[in-house]
Amino acid sequence: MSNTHSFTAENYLKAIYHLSTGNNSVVNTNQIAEMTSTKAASVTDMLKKLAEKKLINYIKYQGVTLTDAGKNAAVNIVRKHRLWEVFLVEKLGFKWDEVHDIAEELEHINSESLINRLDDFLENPAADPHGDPIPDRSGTIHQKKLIKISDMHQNQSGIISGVSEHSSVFLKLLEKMGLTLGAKIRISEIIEFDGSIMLLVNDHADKTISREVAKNILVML
Amino acid sequence: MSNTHSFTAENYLKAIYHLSTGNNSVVNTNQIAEMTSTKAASVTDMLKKLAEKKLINYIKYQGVTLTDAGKNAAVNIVRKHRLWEVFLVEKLGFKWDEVHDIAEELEHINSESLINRLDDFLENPAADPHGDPIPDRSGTIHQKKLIKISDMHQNQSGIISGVSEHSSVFLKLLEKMGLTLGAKIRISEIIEFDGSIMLLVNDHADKTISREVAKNILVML
DNA sequence: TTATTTTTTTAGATTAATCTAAAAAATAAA
DNA sequence: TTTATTTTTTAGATTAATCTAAAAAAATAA
Repeated sequence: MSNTHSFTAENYLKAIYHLSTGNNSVVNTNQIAEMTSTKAASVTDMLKKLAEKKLINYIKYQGVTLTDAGKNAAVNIVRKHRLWEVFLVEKLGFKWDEVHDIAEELEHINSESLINRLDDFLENPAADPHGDPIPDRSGTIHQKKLIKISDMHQNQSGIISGVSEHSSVFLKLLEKMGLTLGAKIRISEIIEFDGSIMLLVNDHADKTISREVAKNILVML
Repeated sequence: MSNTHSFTAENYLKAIYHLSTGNNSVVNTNQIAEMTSTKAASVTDMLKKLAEKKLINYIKYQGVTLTDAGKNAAVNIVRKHRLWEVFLVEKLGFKWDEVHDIAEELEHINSESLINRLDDFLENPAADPHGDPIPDRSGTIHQKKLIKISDMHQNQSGIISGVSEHSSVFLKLLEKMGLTLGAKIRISEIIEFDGSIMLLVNDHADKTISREVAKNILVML
């Protein structure tokens, strides 16, 4: 269980993990370079090292997948990241758009007892401030079924429970419109012209959001 | 104010800071090598870089002192270390002998708002779990006057308020003997033979400690 | 004050992570 | 199925932090 991976290797594993969602289980060099803000040549070098450590399955020119060990390591980093985000928002009073970069640093602190105690201190939260599920200490992720607002139909209602875009500009916009986690919404109209959506937020007056915004808000029905 | 110093440079600054206590304001290469667990040659290399960045005053063969900028950086790391230690003990329930290594990692997280919010969350503690003073956000250290038990005389009493040895074995020993921060002690006898000391702890039965132990416990009269 | 010892620095390598530019492989287009 | 394009890898450098061994300076002892 000893986490002897470097800060840097951890970032690559995390990138591979986030890129291998659902259908796309195999990840390419360029995607990783993009996500880690490095160049393809640097990625190739690191892939060799990660393969050496049996954290990824790597075949030249064919892309990579995580091994069980690699997936464990990645999930553990995600767990740490999300728990720290909860801490920053719930205990220190940061806004949900301010915590990503700090959690990005905190996620590399290596202490299993620290993170498990933090988990308990926060009362074992199920999700981070953006609604993303927090893996439990065994690495299991309990993901609730959420749908995009853009996939809802007229008169359907639900509770905002997540976002799929984490940029500060986007989160601040949602904040301003009252579209925060826990808000109850109901689709009042879908505009035919451009697909923008009118909705009631917490039974208050209609607000209109673009299709682009609607695609990035996740709702529990 | 931007903390763009590497993890490693920060550790050297911290080492120099801790070595330049009171009388010994000039610090030597070998002392730094010892404290950072590196070799003298590595220290020399780093000293050149720190001098380049105006964080230390360095003259070949003569040792180093911190510049104001270097001292600020060092004090800031100490502030972060001690605040995190308070967090670990007060909020997460760690013992005072368990927090050093974790704080050693946490102290390198760079976010001024994080540390100031943490400070407030902890209600601006004056000292860490070992009694060491926590620099305030301006960098000022309010150090209480403390004396070693080994410097006390018979019948004198005081409150244990700090330790000058932070090893786990030592702290566990104190824990076991009830010699923890806040305990009230009274010197009942100083044994002539070997200088060991008998004392009352919180008005309970006499305990005896060696001179060596007594030298490392600090008391407020 | 000269000789010896200790401390510090320099010289030259090593390792990890990165880069650019060029070569090789895979994919897409004609 | 050739040709062109894109993706990926290799080759060769660079930077930061470290090391060992040897040289230089400073401190200590004879």
